[in-house]
Amino acid sequence: MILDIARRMLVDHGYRGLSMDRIADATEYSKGTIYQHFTCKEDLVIALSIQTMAKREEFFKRAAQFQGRTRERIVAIGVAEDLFVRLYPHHFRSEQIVRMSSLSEKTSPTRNDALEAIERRCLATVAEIVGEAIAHGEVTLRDGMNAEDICFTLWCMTLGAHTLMASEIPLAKRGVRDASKALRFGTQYLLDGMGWQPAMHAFDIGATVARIREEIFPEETALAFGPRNGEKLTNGRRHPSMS
Amino acid sequence: MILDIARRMLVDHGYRGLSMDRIADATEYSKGTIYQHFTCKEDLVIALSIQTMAKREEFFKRAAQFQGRTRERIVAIGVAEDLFVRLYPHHFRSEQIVRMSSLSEKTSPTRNDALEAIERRCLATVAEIVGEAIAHGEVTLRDGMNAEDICFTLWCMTLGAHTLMASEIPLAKRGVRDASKALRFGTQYLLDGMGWQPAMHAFDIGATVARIREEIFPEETALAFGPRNGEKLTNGRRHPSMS
DNA sequence: GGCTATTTTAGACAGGTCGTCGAAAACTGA
DNA sequence: TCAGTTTTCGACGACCTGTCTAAAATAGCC
Repeated sequence: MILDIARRMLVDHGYRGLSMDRIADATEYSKGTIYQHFTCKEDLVIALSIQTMAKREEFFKRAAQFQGRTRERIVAIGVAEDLFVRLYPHHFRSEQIVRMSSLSEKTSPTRNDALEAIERRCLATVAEIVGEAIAHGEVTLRDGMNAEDICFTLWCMTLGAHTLMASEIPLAKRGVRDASKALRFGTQYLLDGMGWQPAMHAFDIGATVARIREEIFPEETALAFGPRNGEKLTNGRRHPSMS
Repeated sequence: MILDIARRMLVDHGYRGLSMDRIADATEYSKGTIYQHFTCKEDLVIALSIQTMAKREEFFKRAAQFQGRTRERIVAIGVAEDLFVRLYPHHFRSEQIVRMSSLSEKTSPTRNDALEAIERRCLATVAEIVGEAIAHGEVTLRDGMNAEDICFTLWCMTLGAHTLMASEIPLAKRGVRDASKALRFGTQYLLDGMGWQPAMHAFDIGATVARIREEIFPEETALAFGPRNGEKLTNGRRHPSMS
């Protein structure tokens, strides 16, 4: 309950507007009580992060189970992350705060470890798909890169994209009309560049995304885009010229 | 002078250790004087960001002038960013603070605009290379992407990578031994994936990087890696099998 | 019910920070 | 020497985090 109120406060008034006094006020408890649950303000923010990261982990785990080729399952992870960001837009703010003042002396190690563990499991979920792809010969390691390095590049791309999208930089005014689309294709280019089979133009990504949304994230898709599954996927070609 | 002291304070003691009182103390001025130069604490941090961003702009402009094919010039931008991050490691911290509490009511619009302008010029520098590559036919736009979208994907990748590297996440323990290397190759994969000529294996990237460092950033390279230009570039193959 | 022990809660308090403001000091120019 | 102007100063109010003791609520037992 405390976390729910704190989250709303963070979303509405930013980090500066998040004060322990005001939380105490809003929860009808007093400060002493709040501080019995959280060692400090950052600890509370970490607790918020843990909640959303747990959701992300769930999304990733579900996405990884999509029935399809490894490349499609990577796309599924992308869909999961996209939905996650849409449904929990405040997460990045919390994450930024955590990143900024973590290592922070006072935060309870228990929570810190918990957060780290979830993050690690998220990464492992992706690494597993990469490993499988390597085993199946759908991608081949080159240049001294390993599976984790591959994950890292994907991670960089999505993290960077969402950081920029969540920031106040007016991307549209910088000529980037549809950042989500750019991210989607950028990821595909990256996968193509590492030679991950099947190549981008060899399958219908739009159809795959639609299937993932229907089969794995029906409710989340409805929540994020409205019940009519409104977003139009501009995917270049919808009918692949090669099968 | 104020900024120099503030920067050192930020680097040494983090954002929490950066206090206006302590700055006043260290500068031998008083708080009132400090506040005549900066409207608030964030304004001061923005001023720090402007200084480093100006340096980044200079680096980018110089990199863009590298004599070579467009793809090599993109590599030059990568080298510039790499050196920039190495020489001004605190920049990301400031940037994060700015991002977090920007839009912030009180920061002087002058500085905000100045920072935005520099950032825009950095992006434009890259966009220009992309435009030239398109004009030369070294890369072809597909999937409804434009030059800015291409820049965006590159931006995402580097931003994400440096955010992760600057964070306290122990990448090495996550299996990412050399994040810089992973970023370097990830970028190449991305360029390959968009079909940017010449492809990665068709030229000696290591040699290009060495040339860029020698010709464009000799002093900066010495500062960042020591006078012996110590970093070994693990570039898969050093002697290209195809010319 | 009555009574004690334990847990939970409350909110005053100390320490610290940001940002303001009127007064003091320094400087300028004749 | 002196009036006008600019710069500097540091005390002050408001706020926020985190602590700590006293009061309230609860549980356990007869």
